[in-house]
Amino acid sequence: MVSAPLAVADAGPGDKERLRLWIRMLRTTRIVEAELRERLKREFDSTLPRFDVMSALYREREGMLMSDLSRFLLVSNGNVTGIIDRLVADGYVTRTKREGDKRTSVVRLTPAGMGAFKKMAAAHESWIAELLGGVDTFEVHRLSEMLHAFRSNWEGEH
Amino acid sequence: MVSAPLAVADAGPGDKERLRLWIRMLRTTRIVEAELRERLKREFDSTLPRFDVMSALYREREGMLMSDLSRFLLVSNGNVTGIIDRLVADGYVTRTKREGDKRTSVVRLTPAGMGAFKKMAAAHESWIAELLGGVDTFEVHRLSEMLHAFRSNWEGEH
DNA sequence: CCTATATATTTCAAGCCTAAAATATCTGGG
DNA sequence: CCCAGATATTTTAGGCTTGAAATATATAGG
Repeated sequence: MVSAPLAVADAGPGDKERLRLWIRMLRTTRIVEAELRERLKREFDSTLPRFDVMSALYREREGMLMSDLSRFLLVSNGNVTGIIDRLVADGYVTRTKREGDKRTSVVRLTPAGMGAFKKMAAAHESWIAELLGGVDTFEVHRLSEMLHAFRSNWEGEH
Repeated sequence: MVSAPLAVADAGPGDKERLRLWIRMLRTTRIVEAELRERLKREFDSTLPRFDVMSALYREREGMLMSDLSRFLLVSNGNVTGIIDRLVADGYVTRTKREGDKRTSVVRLTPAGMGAFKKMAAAHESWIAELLGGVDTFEVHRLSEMLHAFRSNWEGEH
């Protein structure tokens, strides 16, 4: 789902260029994402959202609240509920009610979840290395810093 | 849905950097996409997928086949069917059976669809100008060229 | 103590998305 | 002409996604 700048009214110089940049960024991430999704499905019978959740839980060994997860992953609460439901059903994750605050529950990776994640993470990293292999190492740094600056700037304002 | 490089086995130098770049790219596009989605919903009661489809049809005034659309937008056939169904129900798009090949139908924007799209496209371009306004004009060019090169390279191999 | 408001989570309806199966039609050899 | 394989599209099952409503619990002010 991505096209290119169109012949519509233009308000400022550089607007068209920014639009072009945005479209290219979107297209690039979609191409890479599609490839990752397909490989995760084929080789691990998993999905990108599951991978992202497991990745967050892997770094927070002590567990996270549902709201921590949705905030960190930039997705809605309701969304996380469904993904965790399925991970629990697969035995990769546990939900533990807390003494003290009965509204919340702590979500943690099980040993099986850890094992499954480690295998996927290794493959994932090598896939990215392969898929972005065409980008020069120097450029990788540069691009990375630019995106980091953009995001810091964004988050500073929101 | 995005995290950061993790402490897992590393195969080559630069792998971690490429992983970091990927994560940042994903996070950036998601932040911008979420903002666009929200604004399209709020101001035009529409969605990004609908916008993308209308955008493709706007540039192809004579219409497109369903398969053209799904190829161009990088989404599955079945997906396009549903989106077009809803656009037809809203009177923004028509499906015309073709003499000669009864399997295919040509999808076109109606005058109402054109009008609605032009309004959205103008707003969309200004939103992008605003959201990516923090990126220096020189950098915009540079980044855009890099992504273009990446994609050409990718498509050359696939 | 009680209640209004805030917080954490789940549920819900609707739309998006994919891969695979089902339909329908077309085309080229026999 | 016939039919096997190719092509175009829709349907289906299952998962992802959101925003809003529903539940449940917590907390602070009166």
